[in-house]
Amino acid sequence: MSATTAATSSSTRLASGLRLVVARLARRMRQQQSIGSTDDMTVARYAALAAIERMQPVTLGSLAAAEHVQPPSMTRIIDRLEAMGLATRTIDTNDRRVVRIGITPEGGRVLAEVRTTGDAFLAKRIARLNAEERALLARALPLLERIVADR
Amino acid sequence: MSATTAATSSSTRLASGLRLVVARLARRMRQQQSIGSTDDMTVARYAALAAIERMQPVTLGSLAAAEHVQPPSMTRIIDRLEAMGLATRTIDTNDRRVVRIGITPEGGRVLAEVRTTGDAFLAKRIARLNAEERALLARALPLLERIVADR
DNA sequence: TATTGTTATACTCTATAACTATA
DNA sequence: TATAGTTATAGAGTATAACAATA
Repeated sequence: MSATTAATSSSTRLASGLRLVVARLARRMRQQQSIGSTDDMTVARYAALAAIERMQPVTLGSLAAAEHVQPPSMTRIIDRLEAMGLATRTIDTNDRRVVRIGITPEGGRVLAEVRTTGDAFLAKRIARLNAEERALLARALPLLERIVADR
Repeated sequence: MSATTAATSSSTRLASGLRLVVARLARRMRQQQSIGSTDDMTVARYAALAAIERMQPVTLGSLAAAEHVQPPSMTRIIDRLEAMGLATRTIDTNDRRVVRIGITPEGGRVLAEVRTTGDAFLAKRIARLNAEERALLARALPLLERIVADR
């Protein structure tokens, strides 16, 4: 078996297992509903808010592209984050079609709180692993990030 | 810092990273829509079909419990799998309230095909990792399964 | 005309509540 | 009465299509 064939075979097996576990994890996370202490903070909104903090001041379009959702979907997410007082819309002075999205101090506070408080479900389950297993998971996380990354 | 505190701190950091990457992975997987060559084979249906193969002949109720969805949701999933010719409903002869779910030969074939063909998105991305990284991912997968497991 | 974002609308997935059939 | 599953209905999330405002 060539190296390429072996890589393909182990990749498909891994993909199969990963798909199942990710689907279940995502479903469980969604069922936890509001993450952190803030009500209405869903996974999608948390992910968008984290992206805003990282990319601000960012246009709605590039935020949608970064999060792989369509612009109308991001409009909805921002509507809610804005209503919650966590994000801001500002019309670009150079090009008045463009909306710049920013994070409010409250948004930053909520983000930090969610990060430290963590998701009860995930953090509790992870805490049950031993130190070695957590270290392994910490090393695997960047790999997952590369798998989901663009390009 | 006590061992417990260290475990908690690393767990919350890990949970935070894991949540973001799982949310993105799940969204990308959902966008791929039909996995494998079969149309309408969504992630939820694939997960249910895999569970049926593992547990058959299984009642609708225990299947719902195993997949952490409510019975009405599982009813819908089975409706579709049955219409696709991949799963069967059989009324239990001992207790006519109970429905036993089974997998058809076609269902088994589709499952095997999805497993070997794999999800184009995931398998292709995983194939880009080197052998060492794939080995690491393979070791991390059971940890994720334990995190999402019951109890 | 082309581009950015929003509004209108629809679909999928899942939930809760009410119901039917059976025990 | 209690239980297994289904039907009715609703809500969240996201998509496509059509539109408005601006370049």
